[in-house]
Amino acid sequence: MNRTKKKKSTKRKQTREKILEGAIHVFSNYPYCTASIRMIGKAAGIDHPLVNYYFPTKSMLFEEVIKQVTDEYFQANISWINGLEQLDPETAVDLYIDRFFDFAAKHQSALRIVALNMVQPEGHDDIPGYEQVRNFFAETKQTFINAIPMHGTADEIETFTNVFNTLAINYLGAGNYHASILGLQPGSPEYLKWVKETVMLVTLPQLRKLIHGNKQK
Amino acid sequence: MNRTKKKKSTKRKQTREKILEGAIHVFSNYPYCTASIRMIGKAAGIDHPLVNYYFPTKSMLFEEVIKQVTDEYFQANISWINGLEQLDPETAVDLYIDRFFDFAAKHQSALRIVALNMVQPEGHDDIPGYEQVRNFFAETKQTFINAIPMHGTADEIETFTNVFNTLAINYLGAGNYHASILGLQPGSPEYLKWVKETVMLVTLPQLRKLIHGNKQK
DNA sequence: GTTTGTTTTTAACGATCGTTAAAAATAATA
DNA sequence: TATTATTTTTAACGATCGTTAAAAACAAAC
Repeated sequence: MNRTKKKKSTKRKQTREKILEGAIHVFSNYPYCTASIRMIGKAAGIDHPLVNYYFPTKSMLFEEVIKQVTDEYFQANISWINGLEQLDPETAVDLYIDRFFDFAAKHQSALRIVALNMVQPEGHDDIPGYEQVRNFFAETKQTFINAIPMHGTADEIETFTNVFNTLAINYLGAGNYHASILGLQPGSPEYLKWVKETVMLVTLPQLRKLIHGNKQK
Repeated sequence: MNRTKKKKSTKRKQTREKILEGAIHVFSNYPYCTASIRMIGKAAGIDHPLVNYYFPTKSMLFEEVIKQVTDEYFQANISWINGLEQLDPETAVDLYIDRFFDFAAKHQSALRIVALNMVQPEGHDDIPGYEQVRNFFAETKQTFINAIPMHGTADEIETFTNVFNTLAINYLGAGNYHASILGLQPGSPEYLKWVKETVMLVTLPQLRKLIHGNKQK
């Protein structure tokens, strides 16, 4: 009896999961309005009205997609912090940032969805879930601050984390664009190496100041 | 006789110009696929099939829009370089960057169009004019290099100009997003001040090295 | 004033869109 | 096995899309 009940629940979950995966894929490649339910149905291997059976509106589907990819991100974020407090600050930073970029390189959906949807017209209704698009940025900054003890004014910390985050979203979320300009293959080890080195080279002086505070002044 | 001919030519130019202005406005607010001919017609104050009379396809209109906004940018760029060679390097840099940000703040169409359209799916046809979206980035970097004599390896120069450009496109092209996260008004003097200071603070150490070469080592 | 050329407006096409409703298929229950 | 519940598929709706064609309006030429 329990097995039978589980079977139905499993089938329902499987279909829902298939739709979500298809939707994540499509919403990671097209801005909200361009991504269509028919595209998502095709990506999920189902007929498109079935999307409406499981997610009554496109809005609700998009919001669920954003929630899922950003939750995944923040769960991973928590795990990167593990073990850092036993290390000296510079080693901790190196390790955290290595973990950050490794994960981001392999899970680009969140960054791509943000990069695809961040620019919205003034004076019009935001796309559904836009608050989450915005919060992703703010919360990613905050987790950096939680992970790395920094000594500086709030403005200094804001500047650093803002720039770091902006570069990461751009070089990884819009990786195809930047890689093609550089003549590299998007997602290739060479490109990812370039991203990490570039971001670190430019942000490192400021980051060093924040790690050590005014000790060096 | 010549005046009559001029009058017709003027009327045609005026309508064409009105359509282009409407198109620039709409393409600066929506990604290519979302921006519709009906929106553009409305923004230009005409009936939408008239857009097709002056620009046979949406593609051709978009390409003309991109060409116009980026040409405007590069013409302005040339003017910012004037007078720099008589100044010492640091003053020249300050002046150039002031001019850069002042212009960019007042003419955001190019940056917004780039930010709205840079992420494109792999393995599908690019949107029309995508080569120009890409070239804008490359050429903006190049004009920086032309304006400011820098001493470093090609990689170092690439890193700096790439990061500088990425931050500018983001903070100005996606200014609404970033301003709202910071709790500032987009386009306000406070926000523009924040942008300039943030970009300069983070890129300045690297820029100083490039201006002075290895003299300080 | 009439004819010709150009521009603008109106109407409509075929296509895709998100969504709904109903039929069909499948699964669960008695 | 029959009935009920759930899921999937099919068909279609009203809406918008880029575009085309034709009518109307305007302008220029004779």
